Amino acid sequence: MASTNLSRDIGRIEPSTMADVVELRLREYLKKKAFKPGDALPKELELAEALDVSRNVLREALSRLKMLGMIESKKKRGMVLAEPDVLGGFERVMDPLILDQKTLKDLFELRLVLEMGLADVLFVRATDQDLKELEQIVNKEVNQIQLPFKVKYEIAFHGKLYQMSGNDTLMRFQNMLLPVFEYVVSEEAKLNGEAKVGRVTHRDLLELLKKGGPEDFRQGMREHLSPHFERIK
Amino acid sequence: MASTNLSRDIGRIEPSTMADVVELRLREYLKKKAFKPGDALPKELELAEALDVSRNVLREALSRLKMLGMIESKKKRGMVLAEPDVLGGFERVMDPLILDQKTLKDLFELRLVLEMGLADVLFVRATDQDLKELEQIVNKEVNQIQLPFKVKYEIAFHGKLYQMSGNDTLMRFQNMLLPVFEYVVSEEAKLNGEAKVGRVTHRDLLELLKKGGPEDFRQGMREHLSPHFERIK
DNA sequence: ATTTGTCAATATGTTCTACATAAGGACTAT
DNA sequence: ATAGTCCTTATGTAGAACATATTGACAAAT
Repeated sequence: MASTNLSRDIGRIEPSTMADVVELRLREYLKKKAFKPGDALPKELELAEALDVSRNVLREALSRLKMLGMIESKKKRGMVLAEPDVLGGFERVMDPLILDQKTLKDLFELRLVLEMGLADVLFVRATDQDLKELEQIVNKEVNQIQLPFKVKYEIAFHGKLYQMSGNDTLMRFQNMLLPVFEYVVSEEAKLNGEAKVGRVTHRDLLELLKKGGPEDFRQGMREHLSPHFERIK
Repeated sequence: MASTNLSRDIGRIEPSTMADVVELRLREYLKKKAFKPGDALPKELELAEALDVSRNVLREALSRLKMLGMIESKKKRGMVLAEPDVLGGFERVMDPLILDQKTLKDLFELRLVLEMGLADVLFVRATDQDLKELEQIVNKEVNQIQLPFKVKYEIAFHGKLYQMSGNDTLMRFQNMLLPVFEYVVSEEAKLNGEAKVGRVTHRDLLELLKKGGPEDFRQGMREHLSPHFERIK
């Protein structure tokens, strides 16, 4: 019947609590005043009074900003603006079981995109030591037939690549994406059978990294990931 | 003097508030009980009692989860687990002025990685309509000499690429990265003078997208971004 | 003179009570 | 069946009170 789509047509009213408003206003305030990390904030009571809300509501909003690492507070010293952790909010929410299918699919793809884009940074940053360590991973990997071990070295190899990028944010990011990636792969496996393995192995990628150029590596990676790319079509 | 490093050597004690603990425990609780979106949570008073904290502290923790979109609450109905917005936490924190230099640099690189990795997804998803729209952007772009307009079309072109990926999460993500990207570029420009333009233009990229393959497009994009890649060395 | 102890002041952390408000349920009247 | 009324209830908000850690000033001890 038509009523099913009514709420979509007319648009729901979602009441925003005072904590929501205060959180927003605080962030605007911090931006407008161009606060920098280390700067002191007004006292709770002053803020509460200025916003005309109870200290309780204010603290709920402050608690949110504290979670994101935007502000820190100490007993008598008051509150100061801090350098937030960009990925902190991400981390807390990255649970395959509570994210919707579309988002999971998007994140799966996102990781593929990252892998494919990694080449140029790698060739800029990789040290001889890095390559040695990567080789050790590849050497240990051979002869592993049981699935759990294969997965373990799969993670180790690709994780090492991200570490070699020298980009901590990127490395953490991909680490957070891992559970999603594994989840999607395992779910797909239930439907379409075991994932095939790409023709290009980890050892091949290592060789490309040592002797080839970014172009070759990208092409190798594309081939290595081809079973996954098959899925997104 | 030695005392400067003392706090690093011995490690600071950072007191965690009850709200921190409760937030963590709530998230563990939700995972352990395998709550799915839509499931109802216990009442505030029950949770507070079970955790042996005041309703106030509990609400501070709940307020955090509400901010992330993990839970929703209505007046009498109680609270239910919701599907969080993966990028919500990210969005709130993405301010070039409060992030530290290393993180800004990491995020700058991250966007380069995304651009380079985009090719294969694009070739899977791009429709004729998309290509037409991209062409319109390129056509409008010519003859723009003033900087603000050039920047505008730069954003429009690359933004359209992300939109063509059909990956909403990816598109939103790159949109959030934009301020950081612009900030880093403008800061660098102050030091090292105006950024040079890559030899491959947007029109070239469009042609590659229409008539070439992923390989060609990646190579073109690499060339297009080469001024930026120069910076990260 | 530098360190250590004491004490008052203060801003955040925590609790408790009370009330406001919206939503659900049951029941009735039209 | 629909709409109106009333009660119940879980969240939303407010305010007061106390706990606790930290600061700063000053005195005491080495």
